[in-house]
Amino acid sequence: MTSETRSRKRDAAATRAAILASAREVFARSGYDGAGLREIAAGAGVTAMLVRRYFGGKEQLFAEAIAAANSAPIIATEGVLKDEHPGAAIAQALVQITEPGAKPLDGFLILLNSASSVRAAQIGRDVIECAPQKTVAAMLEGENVEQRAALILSLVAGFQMMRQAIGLSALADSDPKVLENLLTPLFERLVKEV
Amino acid sequence: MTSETRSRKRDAAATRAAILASAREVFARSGYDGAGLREIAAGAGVTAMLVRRYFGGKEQLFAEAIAAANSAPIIATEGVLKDEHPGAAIAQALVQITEPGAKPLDGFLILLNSASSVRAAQIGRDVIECAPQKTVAAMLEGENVEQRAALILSLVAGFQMMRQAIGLSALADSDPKVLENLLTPLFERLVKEV
DNA sequence: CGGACAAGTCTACGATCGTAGAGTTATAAA
DNA sequence: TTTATAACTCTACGATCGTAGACTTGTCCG
Repeated sequence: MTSETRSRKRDAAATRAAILASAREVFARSGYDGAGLREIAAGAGVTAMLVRRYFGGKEQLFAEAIAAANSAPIIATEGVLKDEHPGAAIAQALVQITEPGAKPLDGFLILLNSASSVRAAQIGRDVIECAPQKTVAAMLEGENVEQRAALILSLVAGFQMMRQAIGLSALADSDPKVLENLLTPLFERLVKEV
Repeated sequence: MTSETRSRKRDAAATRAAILASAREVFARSGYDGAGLREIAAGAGVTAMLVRRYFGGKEQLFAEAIAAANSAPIIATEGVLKDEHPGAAIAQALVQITEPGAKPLDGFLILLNSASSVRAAQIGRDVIECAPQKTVAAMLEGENVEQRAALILSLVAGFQMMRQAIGLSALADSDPKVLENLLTPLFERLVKEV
């Protein structure tokens, strides 16, 4: 349903990519257990059996989908931490990314909605531990960089969850500037630290 | 499986309570979609059909379970905000409650694991909006109390998610004191504000 | 002691899930 | 144009889901 589900000549690579894109969408919307292979396949304009043929099974498809979704990280960390005022930069980026109308990031939604599946949660842990946390931690200085990186991610994830997934009105309907001003000193503190 | 699934005489009230307790457990572990009526019933030592008989259906059972689980709030807010150093008190309570060995709070887990279900998420929003946020907001002073209350909950929820649900090692394996010291100024800022 | 009514179970339905292998069709080289 | 092969679909299995009404059994009052 993403772009061109219609009229795709028998092109294995393109079909595979279309299935993966559809999987990202459906996994993000319904989580690992809630997503059906038939629904994913329909989104790519094929049948469920082709999915199995290309990816081997649901687990492998999920692993590839979550890896792909995570290539666009939970929060765009490039540069934002090197900013002159990193706290403000993170706050602004976070508020902007999660604005009520915007589409939530697949990577986060897949993790959130798949939390109930033991297998999916395990994959999720590996993904978070490897990619975003290491990235953030590498850019910090001082003591307890790993803990501070994890807390930055906690705040980012918690804010996303409350604002987008739950739709908490105090966050969804508020002036972005107010939220930015409240978040900035928190991130500032975590980035710079004593 | 909680306590006494064996040898309970034909007592409607006790059976109903046992089913509700089992439902809390299973919903917390597997989420709305992942939980099966048969599994819930087995945990209470009855059959699935009795669940339907007492609660009418899965949705009603879920609504009652989430309401019951939320009577023990996501974070114990009583008193903690009136502490002399509320930021430190919240941080300490949060770190203590989420210590790796401890059992996560049902209320939070049910919400987290049921996020993929549209219907369940709607119930979750109402629960969060009504109970914890209003409680926290009522105890704050100054400007933007609702936004600040929502951000406190965001940080609490994000920390719980990363530490317990995901099991992020930087949070799960770290010295509690370090985490407390990092969290304290964040909560302090949100509680007191400018 | 014995019936009445609540408490609880049995069997089964239709739907949907992931998976499976055999079958069909379009494409590209000869 | 013929043909080989990759691309793709069809039909179906076994399991599990929520739901449903008929059935059985334990408990308490008279």
